[in-house]
Amino acid sequence: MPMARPKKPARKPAGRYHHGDLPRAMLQEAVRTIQTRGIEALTLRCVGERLGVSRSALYRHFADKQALLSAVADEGFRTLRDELLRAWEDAGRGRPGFEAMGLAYVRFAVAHPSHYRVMFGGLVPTQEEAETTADAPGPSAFQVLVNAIVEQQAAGLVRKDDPLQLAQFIWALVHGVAMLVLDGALPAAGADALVTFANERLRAGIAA
Amino acid sequence: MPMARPKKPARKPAGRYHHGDLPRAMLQEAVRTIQTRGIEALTLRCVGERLGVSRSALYRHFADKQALLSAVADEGFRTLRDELLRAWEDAGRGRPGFEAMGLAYVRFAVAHPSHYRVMFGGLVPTQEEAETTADAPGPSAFQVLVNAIVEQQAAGLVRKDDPLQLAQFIWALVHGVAMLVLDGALPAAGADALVTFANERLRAGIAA
DNA sequence: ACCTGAACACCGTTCAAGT
DNA sequence: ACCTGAACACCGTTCAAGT
Repeated sequence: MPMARPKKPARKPAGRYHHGDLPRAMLQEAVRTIQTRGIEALTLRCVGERLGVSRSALYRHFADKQALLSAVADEGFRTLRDELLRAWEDAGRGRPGFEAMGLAYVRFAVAHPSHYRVMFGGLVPTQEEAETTADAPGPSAFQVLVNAIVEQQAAGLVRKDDPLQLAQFIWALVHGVAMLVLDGALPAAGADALVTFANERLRAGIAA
Repeated sequence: MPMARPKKPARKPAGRYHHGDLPRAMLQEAVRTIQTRGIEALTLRCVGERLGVSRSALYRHFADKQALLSAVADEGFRTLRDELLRAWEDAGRGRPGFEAMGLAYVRFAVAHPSHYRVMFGGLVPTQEEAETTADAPGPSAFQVLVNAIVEQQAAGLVRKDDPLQLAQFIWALVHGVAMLVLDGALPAAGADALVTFANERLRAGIAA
């Protein structure tokens, strides 16, 4: 029996223990589960099983289920910010850009209903530290809106109220539309029509 | 041993078994728990314990936890409708009445945050039967808003768009404001200020 | 008709112990 | 440093059995 091929490499058992990046894998699996089977279906046990890892192992990377949900919410806010920004710029900023932003917002919520609910469902405690978190994913997405407003004010397109209050007002509007659609309060097919209507009335309300 | 006083009444053991109205008691206890300790704290076991009844007994009156939550949501919609209607009438209808309605809506949400979340958090499947449910608590609250809009249109206060679409637009706005406050996106103290601002801009957007 | 007691399958979380 | 196995306390739900 010459040269028995060793079953395990001498130094490390196949690159760490099980995964190259377990935290990242956990986050992806959580998002996937939420998207395909809803929030109720997300259990740590199931995540561990799918990843071929003991469930206790997960606690090495996230303090608890809350922390994992927080990460899911953050990921959602980053994606949302990116899509808002792209819609705004692709439509050439200004008034058409702003309308595209509103539509993109609602479409994000409709495309990822459960993910959106994790972001706003009260499951994750928002605003832990009120300071120094201006670059956190949530505030960052909000900032895109504020910037668009300020720019339109400078261009004489929007009345010169406090940009922050204007942004809160508008965020509330699109958020409300998104939630009504998610709750089935109006047929999902009517969502775009409502956004169009809302864009008209909103413009009439905030024009300079 | 003459005339031994019977320990139990001959006919019925102290008025039914344990409660005069267990379903009602369950609903009240559920609302109370949600209001004081949050949604997470609501468990059927705990409800049964507080009511001095076995937990299996609860299933005689509500099919499952979902059904109890549905009842909680309905109760919330009825209360909300009543408060909207009262605000509208107490403020003398018309424009001041409408503004009072908006304020009352947001204040209801702020006063009962967890209850409000049960109504809109996606925990209870809305719009089961799309028909014949116009008198269900949810649609009924919505109808108060629609009526107020139609009345203002007739009085020449609001532009004559489709009242339903106008109502959806406005509901989305107040709902969004409420959610932002509940999520702590803006300080609860600033809620009234935002509502005032929103009322102004909204009026500018929908005036006839 | 209404309720109890015990059981089942499932959670999140912890902790000693392994490599 | 990272992971496992077994355990703990807690759920919702069911069901035979009691009155």
